[in-house]
Amino acid sequence: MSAADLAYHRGMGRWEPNGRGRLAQAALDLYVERGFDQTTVAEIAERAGLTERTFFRHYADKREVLFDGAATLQQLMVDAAAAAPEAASPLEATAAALDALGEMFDGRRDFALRRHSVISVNPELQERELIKLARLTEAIAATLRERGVGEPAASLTAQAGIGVFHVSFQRWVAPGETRKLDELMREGLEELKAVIR
Amino acid sequence: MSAADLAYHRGMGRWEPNGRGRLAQAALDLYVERGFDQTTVAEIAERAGLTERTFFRHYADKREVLFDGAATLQQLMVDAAAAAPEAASPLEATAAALDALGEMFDGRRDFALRRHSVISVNPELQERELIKLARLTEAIAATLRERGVGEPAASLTAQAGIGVFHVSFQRWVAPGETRKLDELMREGLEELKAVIR
DNA sequence: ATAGGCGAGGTCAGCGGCTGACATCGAGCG
DNA sequence: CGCTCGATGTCAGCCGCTGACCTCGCCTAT
Repeated sequence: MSAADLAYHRGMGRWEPNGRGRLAQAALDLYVERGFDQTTVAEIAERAGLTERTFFRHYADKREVLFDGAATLQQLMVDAAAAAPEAASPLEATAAALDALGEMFDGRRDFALRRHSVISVNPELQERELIKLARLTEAIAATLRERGVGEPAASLTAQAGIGVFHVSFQRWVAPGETRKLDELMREGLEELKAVIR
Repeated sequence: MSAADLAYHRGMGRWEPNGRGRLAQAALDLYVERGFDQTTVAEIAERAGLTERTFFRHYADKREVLFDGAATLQQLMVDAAAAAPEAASPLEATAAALDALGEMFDGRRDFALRRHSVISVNPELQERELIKLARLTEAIAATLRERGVGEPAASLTAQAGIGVFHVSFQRWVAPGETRKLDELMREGLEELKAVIR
């Protein structure tokens, strides 16, 4: 057993707590160290002191371990959009969801950068990211519909909002960028308004 | 050998022409008949009168066979956007690309519906579709940049355009819908303008 | 206290997607 | 006629992922 492994399960027995968390940590570390393709699930499990089979009990596939937070994130945004004043326009309610998102990311910039460095060089992972974003878009559209917005207005507004997030996020993680995510998103939203006309 | 197989390689020797096309046809047919997950690559190859190894020489993976047209489509849209009058706004150039797309799809509605029926029930295939759409968005953004549009305006405009296409496409393939795709897209674009304000 | 439930984890076998290495076929060309 | 060359075939093997079944040890009810 390598020295690195010890940091993960020194003295851990079969029932050491938080196996799921250990798997997530081991996976991200290995993906960063050697790349996603060069990491096998057996290696992740070994570093976490578990077996390959157990990895698949916690995560549906090798990619999903990087997208665990998506559900929480979605709930955060949906709640924010739903909590917007009744008089708020669809776009304003969506902007409220973006604000909640920005707040969350700005506190976790290091993690976001690490994670992004893995995803940005792997098409399979980009695919997974895109479908999470699409499901998020659909959730926001559903929230807007509950607020009385019709179709296709609800879907188009949600897509515009997530589109602004996506473009802003790319700028936020670009080397040399110092502005905060919510500032970039606000700027992006204004730019979108200017260009759609 | 089944009767169905004969339709694909009746009398075909090793060098019968258009192996690639036969693989694509066999794949779509099988995906429609039994579903994507229930179809093995070996079965596709067998129906096309080839071997599994040959399938992977033509297509990078089992999903890619459904997305062969993406490059052509991208070229079509990029050309249309680049050919827009110099005086056209970014959004107008993007709308020209959408027009080209609409024309193409309206002539192939049966194929589009068949293909969509397979993709719509399979998350893996949706992931692939989304990344193709994202690459298409990036290509249009690049074209807009060549037309002198800055960032983030170029990316935001391209995303809005593809967003309109995506929403409109969903409506176009919905049961009971009778309008043409380009009509739906024009309507979507107006709706987007109304909601972004 | 102890039996048994039960949930987290382990073991084993196997399928199918995908790849590298190497052999073979057949068309066209000198 | 023999050669080259691109398309295909053959074979072996890794790894992602799954089903079926077993084991461990905590918790609770009696």
